[in-house]
Amino acid sequence: MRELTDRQRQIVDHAIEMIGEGGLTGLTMRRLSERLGVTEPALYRHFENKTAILAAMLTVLEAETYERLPLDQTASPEALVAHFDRLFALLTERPALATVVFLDEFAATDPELQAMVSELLAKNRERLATAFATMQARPTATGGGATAAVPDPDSLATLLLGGVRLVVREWRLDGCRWDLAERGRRLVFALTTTMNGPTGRSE
Amino acid sequence: MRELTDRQRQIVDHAIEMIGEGGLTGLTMRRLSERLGVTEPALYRHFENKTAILAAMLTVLEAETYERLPLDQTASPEALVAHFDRLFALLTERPALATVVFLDEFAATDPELQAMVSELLAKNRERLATAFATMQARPTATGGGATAAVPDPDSLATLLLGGVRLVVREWRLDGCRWDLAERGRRLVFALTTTMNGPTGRSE
Amino acid sequence: MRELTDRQRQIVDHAIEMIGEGGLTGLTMRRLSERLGVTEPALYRHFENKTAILAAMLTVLEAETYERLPLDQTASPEALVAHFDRLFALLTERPALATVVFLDEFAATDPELQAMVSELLAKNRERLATAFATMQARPTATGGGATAAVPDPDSLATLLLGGVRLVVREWRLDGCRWDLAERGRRLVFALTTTMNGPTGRSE
Amino acid sequence: MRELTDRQRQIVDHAIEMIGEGGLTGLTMRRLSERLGVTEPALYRHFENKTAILAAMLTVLEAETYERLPLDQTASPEALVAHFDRLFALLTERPALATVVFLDEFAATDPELQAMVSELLAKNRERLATAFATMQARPTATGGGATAAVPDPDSLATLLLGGVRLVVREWRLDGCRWDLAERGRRLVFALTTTMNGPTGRSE
DNA sequence: AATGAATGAGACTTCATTCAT
DNA sequence: CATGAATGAAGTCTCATTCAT
Repeated sequence: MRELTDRQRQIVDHAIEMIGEGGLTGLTMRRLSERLGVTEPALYRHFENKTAILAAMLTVLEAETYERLPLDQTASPEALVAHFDRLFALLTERPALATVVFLDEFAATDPELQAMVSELLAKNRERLATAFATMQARPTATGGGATAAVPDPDSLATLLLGGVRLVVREWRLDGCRWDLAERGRRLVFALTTTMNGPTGRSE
Repeated sequence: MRELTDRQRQIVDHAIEMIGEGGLTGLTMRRLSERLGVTEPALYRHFENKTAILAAMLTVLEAETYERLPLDQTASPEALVAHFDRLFALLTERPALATVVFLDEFAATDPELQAMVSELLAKNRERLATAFATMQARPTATGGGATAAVPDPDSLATLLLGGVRLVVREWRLDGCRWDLAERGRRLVFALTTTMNGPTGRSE
Repeated sequence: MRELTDRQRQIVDHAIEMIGEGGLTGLTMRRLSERLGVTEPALYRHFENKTAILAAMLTVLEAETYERLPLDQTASPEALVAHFDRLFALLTERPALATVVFLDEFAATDPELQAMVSELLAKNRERLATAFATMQARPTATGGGATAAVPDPDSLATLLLGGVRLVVREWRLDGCRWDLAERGRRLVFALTTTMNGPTGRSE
Repeated sequence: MRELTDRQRQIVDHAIEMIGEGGLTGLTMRRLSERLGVTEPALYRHFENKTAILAAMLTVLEAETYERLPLDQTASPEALVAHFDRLFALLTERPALATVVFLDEFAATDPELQAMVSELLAKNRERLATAFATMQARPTATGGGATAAVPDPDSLATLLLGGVRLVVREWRLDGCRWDLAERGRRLVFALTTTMNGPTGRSE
């Protein structure tokens, strides 16, 4: 099931939207079919399972969302900020996509998806960790020789990813009423700032 | 429903355990009653609702867990580390309590709980934020006068809390097979280190 | 689930009746509940599964039907005839019980029942085989010394049991319109007659 | 629908195989079409109904199986044994054909097939009965004049057919793990032996 | 304080079949 | 000759909840 048919794509899109609105619980085959204007059995022409739909959804979300948010070579604090700026803008524009931030909620429900989700989560964290490692390897402008207590990139990635997740979650809990982009930017800023040292920057 | 009766407390305890094992989906009135060795209607003698049980659970979790994890007076990096050390030890010993870290997942299911959960989440973050603010206010040894680009305490709290959540989540997804305490400590360390570390280095 | 409650017994009785009328396909939880004047979920208070109902049914059918049809010590041709006379009478009176003769049809549908059914079938055949063995061991009145080509009791049991099954089946296929007792008696007679030898008897 | 087209024949063949594997329940239009590498509607080009497929199947099975198993001229015990030897060999080689032995199980599901099945079953029994009658009519070597208690051929046929069915059924329930030919031969032997055996002995 | 029995709503899924193309 | 898309009916089962006792 590498390539989705048009109809499959349609189904997945609606599924994303519905989960965005009512959580995983809000996505039932009945409601999904109603939203598509067909009966339930029709869905089973296109996907074997509800699980298959969710799996396709994960794939799509990863491809669409995270591949539209490249995070590569540069690996500068500014690149990080820009990266998450794009993410926050995307979520603000299409809040249902916030689902992607909480992929892991699926795990509890469907063990078949657990592996997929774990892998996705790990992949994202590793991408970030790699970026941090690159940034640490490169000599900073203020570059002191003492590299003593350098924080491990993995932890930094976890902090940032976790922080972003939490902010997005609170934003959704509050009904998306406040400015995610602004709050998010402050968050990313906080981490990158501390990394380079507040005093190091302030001079 | 300020004070819980013994039976109510029993019910809530089992509910916590069950959610710890199978997520919110794993908690059904049927299974809960079976676990208690009674029939379902018996539960309705003690709680009006399933929602009421969850609400009581939130209260208990907050009181019990966070009162056992004080975070106040000192507000030093060491105090922070100690605080989270205690948390990780507690979770390792009784993994079901990890639920407390994901309280917010309830929100999607039951809108009645949404307010409670939002409040709890905010409260936790504020406690942390206050600690960070205190730490920043206190003149450091190296004490630079330039406080220009100091990261806001709220963001720091979000980063830390979010990072902790993410670590715990991965730990659970991996079946609690690795050493949460060690990994968690590195995480907390990463944040507190960066906060002070570069300052020391930049001279 | 050794002892059935009254309600369970009621359910099983109706289930037997329904299978008698429409075959295993004719037994659905919906129709069963309707016949009992309740809704479907009510059934699940009393049995965990549809399979559990069928399993209980097998137990009941074996207990009720075959223990009401003892086949023991005597083991004479006359006892055999009498035994099956009772069986045919029972089936004529309550045709739904004919189900018991075709227990094995369950096997294809539900693998969980396969063991039960195989065991039951084997048990019945062995009871018959034992009876035949006893009859062969006992010296016949005409008693020739030559025991050369004596047929094995197991095969005799299989022939009789199989023959009875087939007769009952045809009877049901024909809408129970002809006299099962008469036709059945001729069948049993045919086997017991041949066993002692047509000429041996005719003298 | 006297003559089947190639495609129809293909469909029927696969249907036989599928019923052989999973019983009548195992034969669905969906799975049948998948097996043939086409979609479901394609089947409806060739057969009006699922029932039509089953009907065609019955015809084919009768023609194919029973014309490969002639039972006529001689009508001696030896001919009987040979006949069933061929049957058991055929079933061992192609177990799916065992279906033919249980054609009657279809009746419950589809009333339209009931007549066909009844007829087939009766036909088989009559062929056997005729053989038995012929055998009885022919003067035996020992030829006693007393034909008084001679078992009726119809019952003998029912016993043999029923016994064979039962043996085959148990063989399938046991996963075709034991030697059907050997066990079957003993069965047929048991009936023919008793028929003539005691006669020889009684002198 | 608890039980036995039941319910309405709704979950996912399968089946034989049809229709336009 | 075949497909893609869909359907109505029905299947088993689960859930939170209620009511009389």
